[in-house]
Amino acid sequence: MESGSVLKALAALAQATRLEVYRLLVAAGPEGMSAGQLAEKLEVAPASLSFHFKTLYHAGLIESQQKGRFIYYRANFEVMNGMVDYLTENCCGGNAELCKTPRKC
Amino acid sequence: MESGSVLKALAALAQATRLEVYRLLVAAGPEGMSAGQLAEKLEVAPASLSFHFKTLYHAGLIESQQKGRFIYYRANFEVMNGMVDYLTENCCGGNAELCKTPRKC
DNA sequence: TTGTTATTTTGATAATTGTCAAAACATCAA
DNA sequence: TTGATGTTTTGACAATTATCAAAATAACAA
Repeated sequence: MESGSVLKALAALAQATRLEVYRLLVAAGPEGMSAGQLAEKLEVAPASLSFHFKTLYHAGLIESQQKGRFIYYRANFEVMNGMVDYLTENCCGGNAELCKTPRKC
Repeated sequence: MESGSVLKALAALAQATRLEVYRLLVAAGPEGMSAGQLAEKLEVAPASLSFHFKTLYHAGLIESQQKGRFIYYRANFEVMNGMVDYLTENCCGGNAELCKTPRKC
């Protein structure tokens, strides 16, 4: 993953409302949640959420699918994983044995 | 880690200059680099870097140590790891077997 | 002390961002 | 078609941010 994409993903998540949206979608799983469900749960104006969806979408962090009148959003883990890889690259200056935080998704 | 700290860390890294600073410090290891070395390497005015150091520092992502007239900065991995944990929490909706990206450090 | 070097603070400016009401658009049902 | 519902776009406003020159602060050397 290149620096520009990582920056976009970080910027997208570096905002309270969007971070909550993303976490709700992560928790919701593959089914996702509709725009309206998210707006109600977060108590944010639909117009504001729409604005944030765009940011998350352009960063590749979420995907959308139309279902009748509803639009369902779901998280896409790939970009987040790429972002994490980028951040942890060279972690501990290459001395992996210094790192005590093994992680599995 | 709580949402407020995660947001601060994300916001701190969501900026080109600061992301580069952080990655240089990650690569530099425990010795770190002086403010001047970073300013030269990144071709950014010292005043601008100073501004960014503050942001990274208040997010807990870097630490500083005075050495004579120089100030050495180094990365602190704890906050980044906490941030990653927060983002990957509930990843795959609890179905860990869906995740193919084991990660270490 | 005086001068030099390394860094930070201040102050000003331009650009970006988050918010929501109102209007527009899209989908369905009758 | 008409009306109702779900979502997005538009437009306006306030707040935040990134930048750097100039001035201030801090540490050393002579």
